[in-house]
Amino acid sequence: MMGATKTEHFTEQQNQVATLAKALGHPARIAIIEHLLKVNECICNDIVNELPLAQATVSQHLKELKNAGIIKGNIEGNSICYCIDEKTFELLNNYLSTIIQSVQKAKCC
Amino acid sequence: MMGATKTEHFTEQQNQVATLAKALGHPARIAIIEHLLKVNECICNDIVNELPLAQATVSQHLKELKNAGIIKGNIEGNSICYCIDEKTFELLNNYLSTIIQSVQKAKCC
DNA sequence: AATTTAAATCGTAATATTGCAATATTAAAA
DNA sequence: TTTTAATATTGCAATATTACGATTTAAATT
Repeated sequence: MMGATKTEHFTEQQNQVATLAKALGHPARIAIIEHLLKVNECICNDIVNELPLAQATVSQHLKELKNAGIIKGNIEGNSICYCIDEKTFELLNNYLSTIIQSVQKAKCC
Repeated sequence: MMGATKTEHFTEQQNQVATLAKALGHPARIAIIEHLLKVNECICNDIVNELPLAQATVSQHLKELKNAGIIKGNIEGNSICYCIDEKTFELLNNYLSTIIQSVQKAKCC
């Protein structure tokens, strides 16, 4: 195992934050989040029509966001209703806010 | 060009946010940020001693954080002093805060 | 029952990331 | 000036990600 991330050497929190950040680390996934915000109640095939990506690709991106806990999906008939999971988002935001506060007090070289 | 991210289809802001998130999307880089916070004034070989990674690997992670604008490095003799760039961090935090506010108002399916 | 619609999964090619040993670079120290 | 110290770069192997066509799954519609 050479090119794999050595997650076992880092704390659970470090891995958690990294996982969340990584899930947001693609413009398509940011665009998905922004679309979900815009339409409020979440549609799914909409995202495929909105983005310049194939259905399979969008589905894959949704899966990653879901795995990270950033969005949730509810089955509604033959379609799936996706929406943002506030709790997870807040977690990341709180973490970053804490860092910001520490940084602002710090002197830099 | 098949497996490459189609950045040209997304807005500048979407790409910017994604780039920042991506840079934070590895536990080693989160650990580096946390160490920089702890020691305030930044040392560099310290990070190599702190993390369970080879010098070359740490150097690479530092480069990525620097490229994303998350940290800056100042030459000081034969060593380089790294520290967090507050401005960039704030950018990401502000973006996420805006999203949080929208989400909290939203009803979910 | 056959068709349509929505979404996931599979297979695969292209590309990117991770990690490290070895080497290079550069400045301080001896 | 040789040695040491700090860091970057190169080259490479292992692994992960991105993207998409084709296929599958499952529910709704005809």
